Amino acid sequence: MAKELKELTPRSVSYSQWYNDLVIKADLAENSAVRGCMVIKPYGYAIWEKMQRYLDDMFKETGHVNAYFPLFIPKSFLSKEADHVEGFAKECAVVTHYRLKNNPDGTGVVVDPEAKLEEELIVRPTSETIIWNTYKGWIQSWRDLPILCNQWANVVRWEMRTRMFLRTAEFLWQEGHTAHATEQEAIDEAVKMINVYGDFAENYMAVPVIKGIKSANERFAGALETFTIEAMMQDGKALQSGTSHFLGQNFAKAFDVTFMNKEGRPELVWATSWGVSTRLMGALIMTHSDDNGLVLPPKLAPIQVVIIPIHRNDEQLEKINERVAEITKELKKHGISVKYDNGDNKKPGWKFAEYELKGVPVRLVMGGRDLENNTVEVFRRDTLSKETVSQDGIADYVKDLLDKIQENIFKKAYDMRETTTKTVDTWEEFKEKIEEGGFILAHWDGTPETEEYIKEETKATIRCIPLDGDKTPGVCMVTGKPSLQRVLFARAY
RNA sequence: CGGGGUGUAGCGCAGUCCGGUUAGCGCAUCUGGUUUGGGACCAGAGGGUCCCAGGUUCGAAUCCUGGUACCCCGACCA
Repeated sequence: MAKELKELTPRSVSYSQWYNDLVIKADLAENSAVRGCMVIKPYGYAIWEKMQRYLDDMFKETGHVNAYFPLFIPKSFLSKEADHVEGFAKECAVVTHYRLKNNPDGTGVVVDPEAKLEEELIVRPTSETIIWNTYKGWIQSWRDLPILCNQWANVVRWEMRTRMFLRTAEFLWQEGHTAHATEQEAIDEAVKMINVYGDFAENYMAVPVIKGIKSANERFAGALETFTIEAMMQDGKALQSGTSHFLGQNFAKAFDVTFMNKEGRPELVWATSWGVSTRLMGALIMTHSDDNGLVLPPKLAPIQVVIIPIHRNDEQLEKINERVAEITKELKKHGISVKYDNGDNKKPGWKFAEYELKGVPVRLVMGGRDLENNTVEVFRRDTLSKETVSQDGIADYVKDLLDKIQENIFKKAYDMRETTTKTVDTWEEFKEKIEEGGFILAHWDGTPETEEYIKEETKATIRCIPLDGDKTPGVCMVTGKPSLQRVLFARAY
């Protein structure tokens, strides 16, 4: 009965309902008063902060630096690159005025028609244009290159329909924007960064991803090549989790950015951009969670270990407190983040359920029995199993267990993806298998028309042309024309 | 922009079809006590412009008209 409040909708009912429920009940985020926008709550933000920190370290290690560019982009900037503007025009928030005034009829404030901007400002949907306008002033000679900047920022894309973390009108992300002297260097950069993303997804988030190249239809507006990492969610839909674009000289042309090469001749600069967003939070949730709530990989869990006392009286609690303090100290020495919850306003059972819902990887329980026997009960979130172990060497034990959990949830997600990935050769089989969810590897003739046809018939899109794996040529399942390699299909978020 | 649904206590909901006591339930909150190895129990208390406006009526949460907000499904979407 008391369970009703926090009980999650079972995943069997509706995946999207379950997802929404989980995000709210695990205290990650909630919908805000502004349509399509989301409030990220402290617990959710703590996870994002950890992601940010690891990613930022990885960017620094690969030679990048952080900078910040304006939120507003003059409308004229956005229209300089034709494909780019076409890709974003339909979802831009536009600032037209700079002042309000009291409504003459006394009912609050109205936009002051006198304060109309000469040129409208676009709230950035992405920053290529403002950044390349800026880079123009930074680049004269080959000695100024490369520029390897990253920005942590918010962007706005006025989507008609939104879902927390997966698609919101405003979201947080990082966007790297680099400028290079040669085409090859820019391509190498784009590839390097998709590898950084892949590394982060798999080794920190424990989310297995497939790296590949986007088809022309799915390519970033203004890019020559888009690299992507694609993940598979538990409901059989794919999630694009990060992209890295080789932009060629498109933005250099649009913003007239040239440099003097070593031979003293002017040349257009080569560009890349790459980004991941709070959408990664969605990937994290939808990859690992179960009906008890969130399951967090130890590397990203704000609390890695929670300790809960079970006591009959204050005197016993005192003893437990003392013992736990020692254990906590030892765990912290091992770099493990610990929370000791000895509040007496909630019963142990309530706490168990609560920390499971929040995805805390390991729970230690100490009661009277453990005090006597020098033991502690260890519970792991990923398998929901518990065992009683000695307090001696507990920190080493827990550290090892956290590593095991990190590995195990990756393996679980990997196995799930592998068992739901199918290889098909005929169009009939494709239409049948796509209903089951998961990835499908099939041959495609490489034309946008065929891709469009497949999308219309099945709602499946080409997630990517995988970089690794089988490169055996074949024939397109729809048209029978030749195909260089199998490509990855799925229905996607 | 189309199709459907909802708006009642801090949260989640019942009541609306078929108008009629003092608008009810669970959770949360407060008080007191007993508890604590998987979401405790008992006793008591507080908390409401029933989304807004207008109409019908002796009487409206309930019926009618208009508005509004939110949610879901489509369309849209790196």
